[in-house]
Amino acid sequence: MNLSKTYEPKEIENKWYAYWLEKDFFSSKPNPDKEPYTILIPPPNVTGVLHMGHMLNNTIQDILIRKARMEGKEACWIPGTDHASIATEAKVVNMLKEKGIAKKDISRNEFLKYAWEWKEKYGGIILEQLKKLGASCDWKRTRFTMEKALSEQVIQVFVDLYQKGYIYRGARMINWDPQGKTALADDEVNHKEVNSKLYHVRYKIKDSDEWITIATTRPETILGDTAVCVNPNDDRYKHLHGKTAFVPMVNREIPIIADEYVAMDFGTGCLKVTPAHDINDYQLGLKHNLEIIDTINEDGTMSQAAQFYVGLDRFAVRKKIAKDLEEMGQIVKIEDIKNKVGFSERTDAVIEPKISTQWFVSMKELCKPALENILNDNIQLFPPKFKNTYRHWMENVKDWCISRQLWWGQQIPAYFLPNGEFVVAKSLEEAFALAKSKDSSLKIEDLKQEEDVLDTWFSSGLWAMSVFEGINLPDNEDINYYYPTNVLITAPEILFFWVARMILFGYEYRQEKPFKDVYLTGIVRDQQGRKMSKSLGNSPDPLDLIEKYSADGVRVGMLYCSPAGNDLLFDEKLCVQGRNFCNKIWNALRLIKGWEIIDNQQDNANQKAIHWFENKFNQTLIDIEDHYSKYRISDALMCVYKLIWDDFCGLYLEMIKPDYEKPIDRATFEASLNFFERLMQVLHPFMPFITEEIWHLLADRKEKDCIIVSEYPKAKPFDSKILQESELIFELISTLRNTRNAKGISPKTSLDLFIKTQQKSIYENFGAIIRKLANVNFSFTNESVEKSLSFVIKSEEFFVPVQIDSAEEIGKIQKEIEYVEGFLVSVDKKLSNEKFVQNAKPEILANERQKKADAEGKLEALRKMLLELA
RNA sequence: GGGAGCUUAGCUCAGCUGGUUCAGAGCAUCUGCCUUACAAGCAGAGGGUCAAUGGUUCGAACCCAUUAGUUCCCA
Repeated sequence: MNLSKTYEPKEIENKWYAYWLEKDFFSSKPNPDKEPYTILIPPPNVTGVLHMGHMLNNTIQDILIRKARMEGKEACWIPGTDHASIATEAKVVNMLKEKGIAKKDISRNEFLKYAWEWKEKYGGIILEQLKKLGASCDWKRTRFTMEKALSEQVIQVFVDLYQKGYIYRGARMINWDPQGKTALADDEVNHKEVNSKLYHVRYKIKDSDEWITIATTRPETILGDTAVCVNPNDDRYKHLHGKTAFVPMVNREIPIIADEYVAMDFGTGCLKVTPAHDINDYQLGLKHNLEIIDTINEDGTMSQAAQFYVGLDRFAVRKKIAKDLEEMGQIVKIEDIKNKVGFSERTDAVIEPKISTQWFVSMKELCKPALENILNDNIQLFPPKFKNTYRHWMENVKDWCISRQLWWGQQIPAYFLPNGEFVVAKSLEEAFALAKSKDSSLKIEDLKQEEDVLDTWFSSGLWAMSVFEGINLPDNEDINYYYPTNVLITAPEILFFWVARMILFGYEYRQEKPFKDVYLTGIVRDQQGRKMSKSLGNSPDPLDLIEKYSADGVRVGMLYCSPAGNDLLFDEKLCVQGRNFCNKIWNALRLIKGWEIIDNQQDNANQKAIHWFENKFNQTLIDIEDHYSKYRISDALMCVYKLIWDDFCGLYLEMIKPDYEKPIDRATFEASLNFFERLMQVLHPFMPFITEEIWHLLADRKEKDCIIVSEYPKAKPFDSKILQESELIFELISTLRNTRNAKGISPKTSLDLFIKTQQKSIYENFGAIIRKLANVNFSFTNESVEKSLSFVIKSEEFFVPVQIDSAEEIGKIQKEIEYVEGFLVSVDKKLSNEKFVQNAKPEILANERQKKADAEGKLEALRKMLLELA
């Protein structure tokens, strides 16, 4: 076989992905004989393209699902996409604009036709890109949140929640996005600090020469003022309680009210109250029964009610009114301040608080099980630090505004009667039946369906059930088998948007959690710690990375730096490391495949090497398993990495490697192939492609004998004695190599080594390995060897007869003696401390005594050595 | 303004119930090697007041308190 000198991933990756698909290895169906292992993909937006966050997230999902599959579980990874109301609608509106079509000129149905076309064209991009990464999703189960079956379930849930009294319609102060022209839920608003101006404006008091000065950052809302408010404890304004003042320009007479809400030390201590355009003012308005004057239109321009500046944009008016008030002599001063302003998560427009009639879900009751089952660890968060945040949010939850003034999404199934009443039902026909019981003279055409659609999170909140049609067909085979799923892997940013809502819906509709574990990944950041985003342009294109470093290399590169829940600073160098790892593995294969095999007796050295590696392998496998069980995925990878690179390539292969152009015995060769196979299996979840390729190069395989469906190695008990002994040997080898380095002796020059020891058998057992890895000939001695370089490991003494600078050696040994003496003092201190001896656990005490004995042995050896040198 | 988290080597992070020779890993750096699998490699080395202060304890990177810096969430 002719293997290239470096690993060439491109064709190999394409080949194996196609092969896996062809053999249908990714697909799953309920199998009562197997334990299910299910992961739901967090459905990416149909508007998106693959970014680094997806890469990380989906790599982790693929690792877990591949491992479960190899462990003989019925592994099922459900892919799909999310319809993303606001973002998609914005894209479609823009696309139409480019075609010269305005949304307002076409019907809802026409618009939806364009939207579906757009979705068909671009909606699957991310899923296609995931295939390049190696994602082993069950593609036949691909779902979309707006497809028929899922939408039906959304509607069913809406009707049900309405009937149970959880959904209501009401006028509330909501977050209005004047650009998207829709209401937003509280958590879709980002608060950012911005530079603003604080305008001090004076209002004339009625029947007095006095003025009262208010401070505001939003002078354009003055036209909607319906009160001025002061703190009742503020002596400056006590005499004004109960009086009235005039709003500038519109000259409306408004009351001066007192409320402790007002901060005396902010601005002038005097607040203008605009109940229609500020959430706090709205609350004040309710309390003090104030008039509400809505002066701003849906698009952010001034309304007729404002009387001035009608039709002008709110920000233009802010500048203009400031100037006009100035000219009228009503501006006292203007300060620069910083304040927090809400921005739309989707469009980044400044949010306009607005009174509006919307649909809400009453959250208090629904949230109870969702909170409780996180607090009692029935559902576990990884890392658990997010429990606090989760709790805080759930305990202070507010009702959820679920209506959106958009067309792309599930239209709310509420139907209005001509008299303004409404009925809620799954279909027009059912609604009509309900409506007729209210008014028998109604005709079906009289009913008019609510225009608004539901918040996208309402449908994605059902994802864990709706993908299995668990709501409309609650007893079907899939939902009974796959639900609850095993683990959800997602970003902490959407813990509430999505995770909490899936949990609450899960308990409401199946009385059961949607998943057992939630693994929260970090946010991928660039080297400066900035979040990677399209607008900053600081994100590498994942597909370019794959092209450059291979999918395996990029997967590994991402994981090297991503402990659970911590943000990761991504660096392309990590992918280089991943690529280098591929190459290392590839070259190990080249080495083994290059050997000529001979049916000879296996020598001792090789037996020992095999025995050692077998034990090392099993020990590491247990560590790896432990890491997996705690979702320490990057730690698990690091273990595999070191097992392959350091232990297998660095030590094992060096131990058994025959001399140049010499053959290897068959038993050793076959043991090595077997190790290689098992290593590839353990590595497969992380690096699926190269491991599959090597699996097939190591042996002739039947059609379906692929690593992806092979049986994951099980850890066997290991012999810790041989591992301990080997540590001593490796330390010896390392010290000898170090000595060469320090003395500038070539590795090719063979050295003599004398060992003074009580346990000769260890060295005899590992003899051939020592000779090979350190290029020494060793023999035992009872006496110190003069004119030698000498050193101590544990209490064992070693002598290498080479030219030495005895002063230097004496210095070194003295330094070591000092260190061991210091150490001994600290151990003795503990052991002579009665309280320690009384309180410490027995094993710790025994340990300390062992430490003391070891140190004394070593010290004795070192002192003797010093004497002989002097 | 309220809450939560974080601070360990140049960088990114482990360090689990306070107790091994406990101060670790990977990367980066430095030194020496183009040794017949691999220079995308091999053999080595250096590098830290565990944010600061105080406390609890026989014993603290770990527990408690305070402070500083920093990040996130909520208003």
